[in-house]
Amino acid sequence: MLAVQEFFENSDYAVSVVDLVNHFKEEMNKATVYRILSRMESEGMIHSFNGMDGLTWYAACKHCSHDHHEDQHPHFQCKKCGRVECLEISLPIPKVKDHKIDSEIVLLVGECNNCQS
Amino acid sequence: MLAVQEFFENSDYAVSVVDLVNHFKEEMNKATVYRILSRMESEGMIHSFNGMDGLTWYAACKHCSHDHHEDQHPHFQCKKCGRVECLEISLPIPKVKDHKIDSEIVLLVGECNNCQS
DNA sequence: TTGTTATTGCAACCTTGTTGCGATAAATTA
DNA sequence: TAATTTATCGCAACAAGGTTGCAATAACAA
Repeated sequence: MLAVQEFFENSDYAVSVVDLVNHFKEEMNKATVYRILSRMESEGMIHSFNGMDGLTWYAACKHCSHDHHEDQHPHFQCKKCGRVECLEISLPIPKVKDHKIDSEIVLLVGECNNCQS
Repeated sequence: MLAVQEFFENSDYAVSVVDLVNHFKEEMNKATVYRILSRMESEGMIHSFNGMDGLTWYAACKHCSHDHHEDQHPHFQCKKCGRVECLEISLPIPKVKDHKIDSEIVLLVGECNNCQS
C-alpha cells in the first residue's frame, strides 16, 4: 500500500486504473491494486471519477478525510497527450427549471499548456 | 433496427446500453444491439455519453444529422430513480488559466420532479 | 509463543463491449 | 424470374475492466 500512496503524493495529475495496474504489475497483483485503491478512496486519500474513455481515474485528494470528501472539483483532460488534471476551482451549479440539482460532474476537454505548440 | 429506432422516438430520456440489451434480448442478439446503436449514432440519430456508473448511455438526438452532431448539452441524472435526461440548455464554457478548453462534459446530479415528494 | 486480524496472490469469475464467420434476408442486375 | 451482390444478423469466442473466494502469509497483540 505504501508504494501506491507514494505514487499519488505531490501529483496534481489523475491516473487511470489501467495505468496504475500496469505500473505496479511487477510489484503486486491486479486485485491488490484495486483493493488498495478502494481502501485509499474510502479513507479520503484519493478520489475517483470516470474519464471520457469510460475508465476509472484516480487522483490525490487535497483537503479530504474519510468523513469529509471534497471531490466536486472539475477535471481537465488534454485530448492530445491524454493527461487528466484536477482543477482547484469551483464552478457555479446551474439552475434548471423543474430540477433540484445537488452536484455536478464536469470534465473539461481541450489542450494543455505543454501540448500547445 | 426499426424496433430500436422506435424505442428512442419521442423520448427525452437516455438509456444505458445494459438496459437496451436487456430490453431487446428476446428480440435480437447483444451484438446486433451494439451494432445498431453505433450505426444510429454515426447517422446522427442518437448520441452517447458515459454515466456516473461508467456505462455508456444513449439518447435521441434532436437536431443532428450524420455530418452535424450536436451532443454537447448537459445531462441530468436523478439519484433516486436513476433516470437520465438530456437538458436542452447550453452552459457557458469556463475559462481556466493556462488551459485551452474546447468542450465540457457535464452531468448534473440531483432529484427529478417526479421523485420530489 | 500462541492466537487474532489484516493483507496479499492466485485463479476463477462477472460484466461490458468487440470481432470473425457462416447464414439469412434484402436489394440489384441481368 | 433467376442469379448475384450487398447488408444484416446470430452465434460463439474473445478482450479488457473489475470483483470475489480462498488459502497463504504478514503484522499485531496477548
